[in-house]
Amino acid sequence: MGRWEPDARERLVRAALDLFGEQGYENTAVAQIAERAGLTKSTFFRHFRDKREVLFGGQDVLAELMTGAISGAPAQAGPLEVVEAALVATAVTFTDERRAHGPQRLAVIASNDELRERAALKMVGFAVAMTDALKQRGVPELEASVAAELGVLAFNHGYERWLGTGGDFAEVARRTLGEVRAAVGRLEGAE
Amino acid sequence: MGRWEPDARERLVRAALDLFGEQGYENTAVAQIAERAGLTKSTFFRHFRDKREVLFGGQDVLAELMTGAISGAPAQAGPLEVVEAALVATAVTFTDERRAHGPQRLAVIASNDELRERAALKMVGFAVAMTDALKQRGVPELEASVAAELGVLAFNHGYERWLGTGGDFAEVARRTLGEVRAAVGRLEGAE
DNA sequence: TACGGTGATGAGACCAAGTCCCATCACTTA
DNA sequence: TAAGTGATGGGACTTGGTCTCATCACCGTA
Repeated sequence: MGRWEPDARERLVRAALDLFGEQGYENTAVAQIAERAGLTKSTFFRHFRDKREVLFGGQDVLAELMTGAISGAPAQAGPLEVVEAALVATAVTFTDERRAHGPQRLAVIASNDELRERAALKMVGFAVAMTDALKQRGVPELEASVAAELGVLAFNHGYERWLGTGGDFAEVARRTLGEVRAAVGRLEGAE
Repeated sequence: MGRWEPDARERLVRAALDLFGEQGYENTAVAQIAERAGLTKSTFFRHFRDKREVLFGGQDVLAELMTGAISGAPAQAGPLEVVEAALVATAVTFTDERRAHGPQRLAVIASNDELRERAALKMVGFAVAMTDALKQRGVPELEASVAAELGVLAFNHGYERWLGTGGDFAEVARRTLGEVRAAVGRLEGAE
């Protein structure tokens, strides 16, 4: 077995997630992950840039969905409406299967510095992508940064909420962004 | 030479910065940095957790200054006023010497993924620290997150501006945060 | 049926990051 | 002068990650 079995990438992800759960991230060698998936270290690094990335596959797709939605939004829409559209656009990737191993994935990430680091970089990537797409629409630099940052905040809170409650991510994201905006209003109104 | 010369840590930082500038981060081995500083690899790792950290020394101090300022702020101050105090409190670390090699440091970080990753983690660290300190004051979760995130944004923009213009960082930070708040107002007012 | 092409994999050498352990040295204090 | 302390040197070792080349399954075509 092994060679030419289909879905090598998925097998690697599952093996990694299992092993990280059983022994912890640091105590699991890439060779071991590959072995459990019926593959070798070489093949692992053909599918993932590094050991961390096995937990973050497909996040580039998210950034593309976001920027696509921002570029395609109606011209008269305000920055935060556009950001909302960006979050909603990512909903197609939030499948039941993804929700199933979401908590395990989050737990592993939280347990390790390298992984929190990678997660932070991904979020910065989202923020930069949205900022650029907003600037492309003519939104001034600072407004674009702020709107994008608020969007990432809502995305993160929304993701955690979605893991707990399930349902349609688009709905959850919309509601969460609304609450963030309300918080912003309370902040500026208070002084 | 080497052994028992003072300021081993500072020598390592300077050697690293120079070598990264000359040959790039990836092409510079830790052993080489240590050698130029008149030390060995072992000693390098005694002073820095890893190769990246040589560029981020002292950022823990910043987080402590921020949380200290937030805890010590007057009880009636609003969240964003408190955040302003946090940024102002970090000004003591922004010396001329730090400004001197700031651009070189930023250029190196921008050139490499690992380093951008570490920088992102540091910023998340600031945000978490400020969020927690705000919650400690009774600020609700979401308001705290938003205020902290805006503070980090202002900190970053302010830092870049300070590298360009010089002067007192406290002043720059105050002004930058003011502009961020104005941008927030324009965002929410527009729709 | 045979053949060559293609793409994914295996295998192993290799380098550098990071850990560990122990010896060594300079300096301090009794 | 001797013991103690803290920073350093040195080297073995594991693992992440790169690179190169051989190998195998499948596909199309003659």
